[in-house]
Amino acid sequence: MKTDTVFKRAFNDALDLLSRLEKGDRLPSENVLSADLAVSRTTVRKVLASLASRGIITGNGRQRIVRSVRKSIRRFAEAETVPTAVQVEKRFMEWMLRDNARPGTAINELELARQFGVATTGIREFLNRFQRFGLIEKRPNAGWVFKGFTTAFALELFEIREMFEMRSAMAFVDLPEDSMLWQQLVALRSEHLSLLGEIEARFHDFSDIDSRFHRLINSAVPNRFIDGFYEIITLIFHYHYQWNKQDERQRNEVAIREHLAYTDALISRNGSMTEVACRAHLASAKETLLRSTSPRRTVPICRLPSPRLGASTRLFRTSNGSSPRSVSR
Amino acid sequence: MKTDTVFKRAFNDALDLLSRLEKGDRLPSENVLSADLAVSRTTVRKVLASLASRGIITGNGRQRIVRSVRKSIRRFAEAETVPTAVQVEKRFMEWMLRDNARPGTAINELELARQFGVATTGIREFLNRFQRFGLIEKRPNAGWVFKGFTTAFALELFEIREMFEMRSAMAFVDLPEDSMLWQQLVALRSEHLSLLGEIEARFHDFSDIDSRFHRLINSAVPNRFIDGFYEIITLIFHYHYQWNKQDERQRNEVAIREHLAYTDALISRNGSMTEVACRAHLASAKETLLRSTSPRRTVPICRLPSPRLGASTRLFRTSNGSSPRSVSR
DNA sequence: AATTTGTTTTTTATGGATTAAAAAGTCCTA
DNA sequence: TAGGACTTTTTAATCCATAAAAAACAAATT
Repeated sequence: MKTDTVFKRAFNDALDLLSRLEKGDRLPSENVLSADLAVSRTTVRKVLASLASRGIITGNGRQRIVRSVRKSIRRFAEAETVPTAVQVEKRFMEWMLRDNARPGTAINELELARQFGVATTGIREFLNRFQRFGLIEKRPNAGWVFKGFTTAFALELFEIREMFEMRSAMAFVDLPEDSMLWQQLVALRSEHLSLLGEIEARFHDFSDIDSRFHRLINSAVPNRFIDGFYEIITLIFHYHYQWNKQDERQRNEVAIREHLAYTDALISRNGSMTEVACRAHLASAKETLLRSTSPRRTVPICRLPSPRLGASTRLFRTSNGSSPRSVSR
Repeated sequence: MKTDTVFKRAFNDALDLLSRLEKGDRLPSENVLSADLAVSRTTVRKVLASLASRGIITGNGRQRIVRSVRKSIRRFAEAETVPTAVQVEKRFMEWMLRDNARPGTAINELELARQFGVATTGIREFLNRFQRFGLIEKRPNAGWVFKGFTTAFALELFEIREMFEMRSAMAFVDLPEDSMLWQQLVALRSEHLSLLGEIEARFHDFSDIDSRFHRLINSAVPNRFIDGFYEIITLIFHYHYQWNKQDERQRNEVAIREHLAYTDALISRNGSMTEVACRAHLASAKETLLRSTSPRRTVPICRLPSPRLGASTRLFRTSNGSSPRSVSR
């Protein structure tokens, strides 16, 4: 059955919203609430009904008013507001990065489903989406294999990243003077500075600013495939930062300074300086990632020879792209 | 319930295999058959049982022999040997490319399922995998939208393609003399020549040789992300070639000649010549694709404001990457 | 001992049902 | 009479069941 995480999150958000009103205030209309909570009116009504039944609001129709504000209201637990799909992502990334799963490990849908407490459908859906990240591989009729968070993975990732980032940085430098992006870059620059000022306390805020910074650069000339690739980067780094605590403060501080140098080069419209700063930053990011990848070689799993593919089955191609065994026809 | 397309294809293949034996010959062992047919022994046994029940083979255990070879045996229809997932791909590509679906069209899972005669699960699985091709977009809790096979799509596709192909071509030129790839290139070159010789009759064989050619170039320095991108190219071109019959023979002939020039430049180890030939080929491929894209603007669908995303929900990000509305917390 | 066949256990593919959320349609009141 | 509230319809998220396929295990044969 569909979970009601949307409702629960909306309910919690509604409590936050109410806490800014006074007792006796009229509630905003359902449409306004729908926009504010970013859910459909149907869900708003469910939230309102729920609030009413708990005595937090009274009246109905246009006459809904806040009855109690300060009453200690039980919110839904954070965990209940997370959709299954997001939970699966999180648990899987944990399994992979934190538990350091071995390259070559077979991924069992049913087992993961039990382990994560969700139906197999949820696992399948995740794996299908996650496939493009290049870390797992499907063998038709025979499950999935974890290819490993390996050195090779990191190197391949950074080869592309460098191509994309360099292309975008060069385009950024050539942006017209009146482009909005320059302002955004300046704004982001000060965010970097303030983060640097409180680096001791806030160093784990870097992951987010990092992602926004690189996305900004890439938005100089939007390209859906580059955006897609950045989703991979962002995901990997998000979780990687989260579990690789070694030297975290220091690493992040270095990265912030690199961002600043890179930013300044961009702002000075200096192509070659930008190139240098960009490469320097990417090189150190690569270093960091490489330090936590596993060079271990995969334990090959004995399976069927690569099955033959129909002419139109590109989506199901096995990664090696080997042509099917000749079986006549 | 799982379909038995694997069995049916294996059965048909087994018939081909048997046709090469004489009446009275002993059958190969189950293990050998399993390898030849590229299915598990379980399926081999099912095929053998089926062959036996039709009187095509007799005996059992190690004593299985061919009983009749020439008897006109009913094969399973080609359609029955295609797994659901592949059918869905095909039907969807048809809908999109051949029927010229409008940008902005909402994609309804249930409707597609009915239309394609499959369960919704199959549609969902396809859409999730297909998402990375940049042609559809998911709106959580509110279905999918077709973004359109537009000019913008083709331009973005080719921007990346050019970067990747150029990188690979340059690496190819620098390949050591004793690399196997040189031989493969030469072999592929003669395939091109023979195709050119019979161009009138075989011009639709180009799609396949095209894909193999570019994959070969890219294999100079393998990179899983480039491979993944080439799956997109291959899929798009596969279906595009299939339905865009305009000038097909001529277009393909031109492309073959471009491939040959490109190949010769590579073989001569001449970097700058390679670059010219490569760019020329890509430019004309781009031209071709652009001619069949739709410049029409999308009909926007009114939906909820972009829903708020949890911190860890990169996989579910909406394409614009816009930050969630501020709703406090 | 290495293969081959026979048997049992796991696991995937796929249809189908159920329920929450969203969307659409209808009615009402300021 | 238009914006808001109430109701109905549609659609997506999720679980579950089952046949097919794969894998693992066991026994038998060369």
